[in-house]
Amino acid sequence: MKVTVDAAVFSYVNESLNVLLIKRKFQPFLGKYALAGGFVNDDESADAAVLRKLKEETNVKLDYLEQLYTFTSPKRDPRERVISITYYGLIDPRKHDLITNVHASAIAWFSYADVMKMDLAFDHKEILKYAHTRLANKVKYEPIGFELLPKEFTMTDIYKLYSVLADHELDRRNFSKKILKTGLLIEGDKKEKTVGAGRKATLYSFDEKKYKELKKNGFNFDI
Amino acid sequence: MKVTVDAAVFSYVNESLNVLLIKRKFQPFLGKYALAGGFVNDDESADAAVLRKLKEETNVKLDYLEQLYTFTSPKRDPRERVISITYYGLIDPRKHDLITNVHASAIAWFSYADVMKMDLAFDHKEILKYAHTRLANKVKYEPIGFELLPKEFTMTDIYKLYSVLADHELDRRNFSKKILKTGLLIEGDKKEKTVGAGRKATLYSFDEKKYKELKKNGFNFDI
DNA sequence: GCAAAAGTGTTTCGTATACACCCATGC
DNA sequence: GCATGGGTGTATACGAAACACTTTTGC
Repeated sequence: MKVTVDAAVFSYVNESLNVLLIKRKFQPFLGKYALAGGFVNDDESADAAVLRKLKEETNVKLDYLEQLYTFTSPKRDPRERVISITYYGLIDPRKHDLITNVHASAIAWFSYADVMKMDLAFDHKEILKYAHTRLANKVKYEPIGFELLPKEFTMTDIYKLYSVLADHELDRRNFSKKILKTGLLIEGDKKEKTVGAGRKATLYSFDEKKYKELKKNGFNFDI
Repeated sequence: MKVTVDAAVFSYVNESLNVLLIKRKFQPFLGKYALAGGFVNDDESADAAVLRKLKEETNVKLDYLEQLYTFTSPKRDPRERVISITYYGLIDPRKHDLITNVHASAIAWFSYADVMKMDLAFDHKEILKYAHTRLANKVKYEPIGFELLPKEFTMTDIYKLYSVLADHELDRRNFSKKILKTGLLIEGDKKEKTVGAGRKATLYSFDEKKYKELKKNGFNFDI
């Protein structure tokens, strides 16, 4: 039986949640966009296969990777029986050199909202929706949202990210209180250079070390 | 690549959470206990494969089945590369004819606590722990605990089940208030025949129909 | 000075928790 | 009548949610 991995890779830029898609160069679904992925080699785990394929296809190195679900419907690939172990990944594109090679034309970031109006290859739209649901739920109880942001971010950055993921506007004051109360945000003393008008925002970073310590003692992140 | 399914099947009888295990008749791990499972056929989904194998091996029909995680470490099977799509299932053994056939000697229910002290074949103990964690979390926000109980059950039954799954004693009064407030328990007017002394308990059943209705409108079960 | 964004406090309400006594039944 | 298990109410504390004005900055 053939075994593939497919990954829904998310990034977040300019208040937009984006998804990495690859235009297919072969049948079936030639010309359609699909998630990144490919066959699992005999001597590698599925996790390793995802990372390898992403490196090969897009030069992307993920900041977070999590297995989602394994899709096994016998007819999901029209050619032959292929099961897919699916993943979702998070990346801050500012941290990495993205696709600058020959593949470039075939690779693109689309906003998640736009992709929902497109037709994707195979059952990849279903996978993507599943990934989005998992991500939106998980940011509430694991601090993975920070992987989508630069190391230093403003309260407005993280607030807007959470609003986008929740798909409705949260209360700015309550959100700020709640996330500061975790004690996991390190306040930078510098302020951001503003672009237009407006007061300069405090820069925060996520205290990974403290989080790991607290988690050992049963602490639960909860926003 | 070979693809198997493995299922951690739970039941709950006499205040004990039990797991269905099968004694292996072949190498490797001959004589050790393992989860139910087997290879996926070319024309069936993984879900269908789990149900088929359980029927073949144990004559068990599950009341609930959910995919857990896919284990893909290249060395998890000492013979050759085998990935396992794992599941957990719930069953009320009172509703079904259990194993009465020739396989019987090889099949047994063990209490989960006891199994944790045993050695299982392959990585099945890891899978079982993973399943138990998922189950214990999920009963809090999906009404799947009822699948482990007979159609009609007492408040004490469900209270004790939740205490066992949470691995610590809950408050009886608060639990009762909370679960009744969902409005999803139908009160039967009959009372249970008591075994020893003590007041007769009210019998409840879970209102599946009402739950499905409410869920459509965004209701969330939450205990 | 005004538009734009950041920062902050209080009140209200509902839910979670803690806790103890009475009721029905079998023996 | 006593041991066993079932059933129930109240007070407190905490967290969630609702809500608006002041500060800093660029232009």
